[in-house]
Amino acid sequence: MRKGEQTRQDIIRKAAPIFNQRGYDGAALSDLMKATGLEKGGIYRHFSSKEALAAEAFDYAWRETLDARIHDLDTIPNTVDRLKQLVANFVERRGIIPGGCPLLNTAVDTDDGNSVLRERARKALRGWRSYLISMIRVGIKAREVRAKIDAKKLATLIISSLEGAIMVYRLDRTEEALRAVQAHLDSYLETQVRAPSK
Amino acid sequence: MRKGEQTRQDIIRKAAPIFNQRGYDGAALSDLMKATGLEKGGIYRHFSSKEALAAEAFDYAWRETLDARIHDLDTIPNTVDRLKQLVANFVERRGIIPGGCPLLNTAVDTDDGNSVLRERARKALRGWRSYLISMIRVGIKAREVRAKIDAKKLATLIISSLEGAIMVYRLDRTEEALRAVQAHLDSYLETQVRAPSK
DNA sequence: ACAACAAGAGACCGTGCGGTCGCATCTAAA
DNA sequence: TTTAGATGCGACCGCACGGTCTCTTGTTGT
Repeated sequence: MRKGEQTRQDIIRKAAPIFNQRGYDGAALSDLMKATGLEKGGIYRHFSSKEALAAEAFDYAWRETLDARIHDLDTIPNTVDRLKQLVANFVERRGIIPGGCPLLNTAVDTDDGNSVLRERARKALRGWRSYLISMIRVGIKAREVRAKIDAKKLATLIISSLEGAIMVYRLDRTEEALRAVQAHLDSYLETQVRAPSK
Repeated sequence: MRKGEQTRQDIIRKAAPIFNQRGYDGAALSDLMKATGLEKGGIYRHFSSKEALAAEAFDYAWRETLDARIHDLDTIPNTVDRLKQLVANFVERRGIIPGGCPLLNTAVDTDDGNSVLRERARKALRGWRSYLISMIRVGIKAREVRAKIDAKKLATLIISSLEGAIMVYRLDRTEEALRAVQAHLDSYLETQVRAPSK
């Protein structure tokens, strides 16, 4: 009973990069077999279908990715500094799971059909957005962030521009877009978001 | 001889949304057959492979998309106003080709393999970026845009944040991200990019 | 040590894929 | 109106896919 659970987690860990790199359709069972070192039957013992495995693999990939992005953030006292560090984490700690951002990939990959996987991606986006929003609201309450800042809009702006930069980065293999967006967000956070010191 | 060429263009036109919605692997020949009303042989008469058709379909889709985004821009005299209109076009005239932005879709879709299609996407990104850069540089020369603005960085910022917003829009089906990014870019263009009137 | 059962192997299945090709039909220049 | 070449049809091919199932092997509690 314990061996099985460990194998199961192993499959998820090994499958996640495959799905993230090749997409759901592009990730063949033969690829997953090679990556895990298991035969077909060994995989299907633990998952009812490819879709079920893909869903768990996405959850795992997103958990790892989000962890990297919010890593050590709670040690930073000021909210604006925390936001800046989050942006920096995003730019520097990308690629925890090979193949780029799982959220971006899965969002595009499941734009038609595949409701199961799509719902996971939706949930991931909502979670990330909520995390940012509440962080910003805490900042507003603490008078570190200007009161007129709309937490929802700022969270959405940060997510959108970072994800867009990842797409460009992935396509032209240059860090330019990531750096440009980071610089812009930093300056915006500093000059328009941070509450003026009294 | 003329009939053939017309059919060929027809296939491209009808195939473009299929590839854009389902991706390269996801677009089965049977889908293309249904969409075009042709049998397999009728399609392969005009294209040497599925990949060759996909490449032409992408070029078509991108041309249409870019056209919509830069539509009527040359009638606007001021560069900053032109940039703002470009952003507005992006937000409002999306969906010329069903399935979202072909550049975003193809970039993610071809992140592994498919070098032919990927090169088309790269070229599209370079072209769009160049278009924006030269537009901004014209603005700098005309003293409509502040001299200290880095044309490359601004172009990259606009592209990244708009494409990221499209991704979010596609995933959660809300215009929130598009509006948030538009509002932010507008305000940034107005306050930080537009040259102060003398 | 052994029994009971969990875990994994791998042959097998039906399906739908991209691609080919010989043939029928349509088009259009003369 | 003829006719040669352009156009389209659709049966056919081999292959790789996701998934199933039976049987062997490994694990673990007693």
